[in-house]
Amino acid sequence: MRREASVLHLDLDAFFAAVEQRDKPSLRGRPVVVGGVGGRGVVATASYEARAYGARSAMSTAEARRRCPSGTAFLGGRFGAYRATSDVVMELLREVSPLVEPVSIDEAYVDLAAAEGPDLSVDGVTELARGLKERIAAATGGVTGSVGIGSSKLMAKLGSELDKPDGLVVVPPGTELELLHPLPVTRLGGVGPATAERLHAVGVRTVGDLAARSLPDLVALAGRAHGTGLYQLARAEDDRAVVPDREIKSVSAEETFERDLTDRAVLGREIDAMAARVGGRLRAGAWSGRTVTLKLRRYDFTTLTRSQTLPQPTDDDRLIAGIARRLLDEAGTAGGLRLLGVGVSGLSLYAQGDLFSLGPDADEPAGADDVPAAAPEPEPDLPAERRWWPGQDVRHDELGAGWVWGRGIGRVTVRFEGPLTPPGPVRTFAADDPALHPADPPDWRAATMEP
DNA sequence: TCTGGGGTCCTAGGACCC
DNA sequence: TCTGGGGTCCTAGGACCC
Repeated sequence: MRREASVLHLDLDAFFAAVEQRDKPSLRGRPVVVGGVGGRGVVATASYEARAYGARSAMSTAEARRRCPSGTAFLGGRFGAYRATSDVVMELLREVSPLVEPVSIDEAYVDLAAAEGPDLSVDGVTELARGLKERIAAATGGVTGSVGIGSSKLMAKLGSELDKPDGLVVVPPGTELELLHPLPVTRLGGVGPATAERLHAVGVRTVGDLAARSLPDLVALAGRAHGTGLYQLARAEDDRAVVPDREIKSVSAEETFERDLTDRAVLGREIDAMAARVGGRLRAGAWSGRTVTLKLRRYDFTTLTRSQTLPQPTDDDRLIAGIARRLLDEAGTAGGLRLLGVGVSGLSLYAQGDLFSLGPDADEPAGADDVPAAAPEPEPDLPAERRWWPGQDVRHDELGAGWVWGRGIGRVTVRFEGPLTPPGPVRTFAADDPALHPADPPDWRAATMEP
């Protein structure tokens, strides 16, 4: 814990849904749910309008559909659009201080003490946060964020949760325990369902209750590392640093199937596709890894992993896939599999094949080793209506830019509007209409910013 | 038609080594 | 012919986070 309120936490409000409402004017002020739209999908983000009906993150989409009124938009995610907006926000944070730690696409810590000549008084950081929030909303086309500032990551994060959405809470140094002790223990990071259950069983419900327990008690209850962590957090003792550029430790891809799968040939092709995604991301970051892990979830939701460690790191799609296929053969597919995943860990920089390369300028003749390990994924041969998914950006040769509102058998319904237009008209097309194409996300920035 | 996808960290047991 | 002990690597599983 520091003596000044110099850690800032930013949490963008209902982020995915907010980006959708920005880009789709007809959805502003209405319930929007973003997440998996298939039979086994779950909610990633619900807009505040949808939360009023009980939709929540991590709820099955089927449950959210039962709770929300007709007219609620259920959209698959447009991660490119979210990433572009997130990048703009993270850049604004770096203008405040060079020490920015992104926690996820919609969350970050900022170490204000690393800024040049910061006024770290309560009034000073309040002013700073006000300006930051204004710049974020202006640069993102109206996406808002909640900010907390305090003497540690713990207090900053609790602060950002206190006044959502569009909140701003500074926890004055010296008042930490007043805020902390009445809160339920579940508000502490690291206290999930399992730990909460064990704490409740011994009568610990609030952080104050937790602070009354001895260190050996908590270690017995939650293990060495976790118990020690809880003991300290309950006292507002938190000296975790704000760390930019965390090293990545593993890369993985997984997929839950619409129906449980048993067929080895089909599962083998799924493994190949996931291994290609993992290998591609490894090569994009110039990483390679020694441990290949296969994850599988059976029909009854039991989940297990099988792994093998290689003598040398690899980024080769076919090698990764070959190991994963063998691990699957050993694990078996009895009863059907609901999910498969392929991952690589034990990462190091530079693939084996790069050891003798002198870098991008090296004058090296193309050899067999330079041939990509696997062909790019072929265009999936989907029925026409399956090419479209709700929320997707599209363009029509005559009618211009729009997005997919819904799809039916052989039909797709598109609303023609964009972030800078009024709510637009709806048209329905044949799913294989040649005038209709998938498109990039629209630009939300004002036209005056264009050259 | 309950229960995604991408991660991190911790624990524990067995192998192996000195 | 009681039993060592510590460190590291590998594997598997679990809890948790967004």
